[in-house]
Amino acid sequence: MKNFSFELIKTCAASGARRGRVHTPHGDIETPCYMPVGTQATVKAMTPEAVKDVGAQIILSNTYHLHLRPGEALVKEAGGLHRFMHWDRPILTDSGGFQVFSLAGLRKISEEGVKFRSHIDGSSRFLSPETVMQIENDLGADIIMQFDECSPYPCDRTTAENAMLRTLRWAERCKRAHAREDQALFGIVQGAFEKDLRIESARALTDMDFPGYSIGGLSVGEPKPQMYELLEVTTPELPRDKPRYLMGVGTPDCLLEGVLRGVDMFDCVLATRIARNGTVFTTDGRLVVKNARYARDFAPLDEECDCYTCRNYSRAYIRHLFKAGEILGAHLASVHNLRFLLRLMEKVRAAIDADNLPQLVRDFYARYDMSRNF
RNA sequence: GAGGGAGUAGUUCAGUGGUAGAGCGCCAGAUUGUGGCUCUGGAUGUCGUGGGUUCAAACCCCAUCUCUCUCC
Repeated sequence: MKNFSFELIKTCAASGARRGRVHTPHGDIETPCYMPVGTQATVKAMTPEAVKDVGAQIILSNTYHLHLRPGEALVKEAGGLHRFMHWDRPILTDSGGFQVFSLAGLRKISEEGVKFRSHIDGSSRFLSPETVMQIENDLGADIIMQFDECSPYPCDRTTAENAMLRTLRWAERCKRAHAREDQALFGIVQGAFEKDLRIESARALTDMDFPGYSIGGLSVGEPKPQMYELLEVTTPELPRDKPRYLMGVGTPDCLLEGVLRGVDMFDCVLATRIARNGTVFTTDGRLVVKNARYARDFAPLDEECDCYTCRNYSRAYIRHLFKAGEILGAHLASVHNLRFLLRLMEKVRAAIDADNLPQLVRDFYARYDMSRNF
């Protein structure tokens, strides 16, 4: 592994939360961090400049989607994903394990890999640990995910155990097939909702010595307390000197709860997805800005926010843009939502530095309306 | 002035005697490793007005008002 390492800077004396720094070929990432998602080599409705402006240190993209369109060969020909999409900071690519689970039709999972139908044209496709590694190597992200098998919720124990064990075997195969020294390959913890399986998975992956560890298969419909309990038994099993990435989690409260339980990295489509549909995060909770009640509300989305949108536009104007179907509405709301989460993480890092993360969490819950949360 | 056409939801219109409909708009909900300018649901009405025929009228008859087209 070249140019990749994790530096554990300190742990919060009041909570045990971790403050760290990930070094990658395209720069450093202060953790805990939230990573905006750019599935198809673009953070939807955002230019890379705007993504930088809201404070993103790293973005996520997706093997499954880029493999189907435009194809990794084209991205490689363009000079790799960074050049192709004009983003010079770190990139993480997901492996496609989750997409095969959530998007593809008629999937058939075998030990060799997964046969599925493309959601774009219905064509028959096959992904294996080896093909996924080749694709991710061609895309050229700084951090890449192993190919894994994600279990559904709910999930019976046998199914959960088989998926977890298969994910371990696929982790070995990914490791063997991974050909680039300048890309950090993360293993993925599975085990569904069985604590002992999660622990077994974390220990086995740790023995394989990955540069970082992802926690997958959560936030797929289970109650939040259950997710938190599973995190509590998982993170203690992972090595302290490697980053932990909780995949797909990104409501404001879940980010805080994840950090409290030792998570360093998060990604989530929620912020940009709800933004495109007229909903934003605010200090006081969720706000559906397209609702009629904001037609004559000339205040910013969030009085506390320092983003470009809140500095220059009103709720009434943004509502108008949504009602009129204007693209700018999606952009302005996305700018705000991304800034909201990224700024929350800036506050989290500062709080850990000051050993008072629990106070930040209390202050958050004191204002944030959880009754209308996700 | 003469002749024709049209008046039904916010809007454009469908509905030829039997429980008033559609598209759009409007209102609301959903959204966690992104098939999402998407998806799901909801509310809409003196059927221009007044009379008549009929068991029953948006629909048939009479009158009237409004809009519109053509001609003088």
